[in-house]
Amino acid sequence: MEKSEKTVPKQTVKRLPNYLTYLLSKADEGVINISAPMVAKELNLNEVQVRKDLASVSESGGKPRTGYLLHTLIMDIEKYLGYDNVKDAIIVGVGHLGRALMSFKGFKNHGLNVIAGFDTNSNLIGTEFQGKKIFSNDQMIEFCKSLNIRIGIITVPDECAQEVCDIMVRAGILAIWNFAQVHLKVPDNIIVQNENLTASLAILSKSISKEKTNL
Amino acid sequence: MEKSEKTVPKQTVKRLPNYLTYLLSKADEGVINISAPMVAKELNLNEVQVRKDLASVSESGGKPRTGYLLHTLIMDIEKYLGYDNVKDAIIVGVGHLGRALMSFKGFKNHGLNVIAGFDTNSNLIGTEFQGKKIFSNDQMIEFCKSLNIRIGIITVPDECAQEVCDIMVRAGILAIWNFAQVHLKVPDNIIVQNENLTASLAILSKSISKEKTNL
DNA sequence: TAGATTGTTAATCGATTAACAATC
DNA sequence: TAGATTGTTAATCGATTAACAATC
Repeated sequence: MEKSEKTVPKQTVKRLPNYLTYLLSKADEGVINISAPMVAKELNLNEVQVRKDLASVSESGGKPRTGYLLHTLIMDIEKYLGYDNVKDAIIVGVGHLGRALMSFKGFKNHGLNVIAGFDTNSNLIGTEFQGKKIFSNDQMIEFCKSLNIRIGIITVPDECAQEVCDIMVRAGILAIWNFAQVHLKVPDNIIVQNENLTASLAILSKSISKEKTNL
Repeated sequence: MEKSEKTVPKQTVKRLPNYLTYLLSKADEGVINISAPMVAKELNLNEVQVRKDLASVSESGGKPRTGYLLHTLIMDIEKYLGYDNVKDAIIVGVGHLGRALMSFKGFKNHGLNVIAGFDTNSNLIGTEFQGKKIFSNDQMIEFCKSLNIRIGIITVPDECAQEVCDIMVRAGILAIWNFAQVHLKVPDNIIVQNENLTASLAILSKSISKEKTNL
């Protein structure tokens, strides 16, 4: 086990993209230096938390009084998150959600390049969307193996998710971003990141009923 | 302050929809009783965690040896999350993502009823999608006030998100589900739930580079 | 210098996991 | 009865926040 990198808490990793988005917008404005308290104030976060988060990924660190060099900090975060080295991905399920993700330009800045879509609908197979070809699910294994694709995004209906997942595993996919509301069963070496819309909805729903209670 | 309800941890609230989805699938299979260890095993969670989570929302509790009555447990979770009382919502931004959410049938089971879409694109205004009318953003305030809408979903491009948010606040919206990668500024009484696609992506990206490191 | 900001150590808080008695 | 499961109390773990010395 290497001690090459201090362990950064998962919660910190989750906040880093927020910082990045904010810092990029500041860079657009021509800002040169940025301090943790400034970021904290703008994003409504605790000052110490931001200070620690930034310190954990910044290689050169900040300077008392002036803070961080914005440009360097941005590069450090991008490097830490692996956004500097864009990875190819496929999307399986070219419905509304799949298309939404295929059209999302922002992914490139986050190290993700969606290169193709897959679907079972024969009306879609062979067509293009957003300049990306749409293939049949049957072609997935060959496609992924030949291009060495490691990331798969699942945007199919819940009923088909496990089946698609199994094909992805056979195709050599190592990381799956799952938008279906299904607990996928995968071998130990496969990473599944569940995108949990219903969890957010639960929090929202709960906080509204709480509001009502406090009348 | 009422002591009517024990406080349930936020993390528990987030897991409840997962339990619910799983339990509903079990109900379909005709299962009558379900135990915490069974759920834990199936969803790859810690047994004690599930036991505590279920205990925190179940009104009648479970029985040693047999576990919970599936049907009752489902109703307890739905009641706790407020899913028994469906709330109307609007979606602003009828692009791919907005349409994906407008077509998502699952929301009704989670207490959410999307009744209309709003957009600035004059080609869309006046049309229908999934049986839901699409209005101009200018009509939002009148619409929401007259129908007493309390929930707004933002699926517009990042640049427009704050502007849309401001309109929603003026329209009397109390809870905002925000899919834009922007930190929205809102009055204290407004609840914002950010749907953070880039946070998930960061975790995914990080875990892949970690894999690579361990070669 | 004075003061804002950094980095780091210590204290607090919340959530997870372990341990165990009670029970059907 | 024996044993699986419950509910609950205690121990552990991880993340947030507070405190503070170092520094530009």
